[in-house]
Amino acid sequence: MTRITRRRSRRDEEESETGRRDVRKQRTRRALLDAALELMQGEQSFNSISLREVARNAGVVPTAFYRHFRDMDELGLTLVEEALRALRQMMREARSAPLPASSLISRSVQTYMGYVQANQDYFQFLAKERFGGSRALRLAIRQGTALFISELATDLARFPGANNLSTEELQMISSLIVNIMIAITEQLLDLPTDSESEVIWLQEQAAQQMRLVFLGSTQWKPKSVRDKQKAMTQG
Amino acid sequence: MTRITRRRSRRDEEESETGRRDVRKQRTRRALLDAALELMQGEQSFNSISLREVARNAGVVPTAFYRHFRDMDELGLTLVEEALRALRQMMREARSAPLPASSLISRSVQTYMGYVQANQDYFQFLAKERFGGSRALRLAIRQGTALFISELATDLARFPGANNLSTEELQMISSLIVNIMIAITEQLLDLPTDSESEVIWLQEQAAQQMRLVFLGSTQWKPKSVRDKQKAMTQG
DNA sequence: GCTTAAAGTCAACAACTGTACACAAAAATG
DNA sequence: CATTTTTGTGTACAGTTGTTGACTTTAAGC
Repeated sequence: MTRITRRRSRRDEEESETGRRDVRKQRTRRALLDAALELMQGEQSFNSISLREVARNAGVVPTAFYRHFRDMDELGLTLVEEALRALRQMMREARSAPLPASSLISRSVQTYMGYVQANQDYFQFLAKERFGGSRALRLAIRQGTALFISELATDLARFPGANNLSTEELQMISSLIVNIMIAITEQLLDLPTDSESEVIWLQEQAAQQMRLVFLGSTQWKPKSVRDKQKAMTQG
Repeated sequence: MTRITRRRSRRDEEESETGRRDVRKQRTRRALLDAALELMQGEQSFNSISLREVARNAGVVPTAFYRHFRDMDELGLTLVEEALRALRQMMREARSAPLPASSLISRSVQTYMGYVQANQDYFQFLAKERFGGSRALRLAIRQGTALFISELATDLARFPGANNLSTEELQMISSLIVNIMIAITEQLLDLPTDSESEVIWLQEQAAQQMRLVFLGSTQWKPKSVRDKQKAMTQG
């Protein structure tokens, strides 16, 4: 006698099957989104997971999916939106409670990495789809990071010592810093869990690289100046 | 009356269906690899393309696939190997014919980007699977880039002005430079074809960022020195 | 030249996919 | 209360997938 045990689904974890209509809807919508995120924690990439898989993992019949999203692409875009919104919020908080000037860099790196670990699933998704995904997803993510870079640039502009840097140069520098953060994020996500020492090593690595960048910025001479110097030494 | 026109396949492009056994085998093996690469030029990621798709695109019946690879994973690993081998070769050539010291950076960036454009398919594959792929693929790619970083570090060590930098610091710096290259590669691959001005902009951006890094390196004080300075100003 | 082993073909399978449609339950609305 | 709308279920269908086993063809080895 074979007893069929239904897979414990995301929706079952919540208490009730009923309730006001909109909250009910929101609940399974969330279940679908979370199911997709969870499926991507493994080896799968977004366009290799199926609508049916998501529905199954969310504890819902496949056709119910269509009550919430037109297709998987729409769900994907929603995930990007959510992930980027979370990132923006982190930045806003960081701005409102500025760190002490001493060891500013390593502290920032530390808090950022903590945030990444706390939101592993979202960042896993972003990292994978930043290049693997459809053109639409890539574009959305790229737009988000571009915004991120710009905001960082305006923050940097307020620093003492950034006076003689043009807007373009500030953008160049902050894109470099964001590069560092992305690289660190990706390495962090690929670490086996509970490898504390590696995390610390990553922190140091990132902090050093940023220090190096800031050191370079203080010495930076805009192109116009360099050209003048060249002309003088030649003449 | 419907006329079935067989899709013009990769193998059909070659002239003959016969020949010595091993060359014949090599030919369809290549066809399979190329077919996979071609399929990845679009929106697909590696684990979203099917064995049958690859076989079809290679002009071969699905079961013939198994004469060459155990499964798709094995084909994937082969592609990584090939891509990394190509990269290593480029580096070797670059080393054997060193560039003039003047405008060394921008020239290096230029040749590298040319190389990426010439081997679009491989780099597209690497970029996508660097995070999207299976653990095995990711590991292989990561190992390759690690090697790349190390080689770059030993090259940097030969530069004048790198005397007071430790091995770890050189590694840190070259990983930063590789970060820049990776970021540039990804942006380059996502550009619409024949957008020459954007390519030039990317070149400038990368060159500037590297210049900044080198500027920073010249000013870099190892941690031990910084600690001593701190102690002196405090005491 | 006959045999053997390799490279590729063909047909078939069970499993899975996205989606369409008719239906059930239950909350919202009157 | 009765009616309508919304949310989720069940069934069904046509396509695609990975893999099997038995076959043809053809180069290699004796």
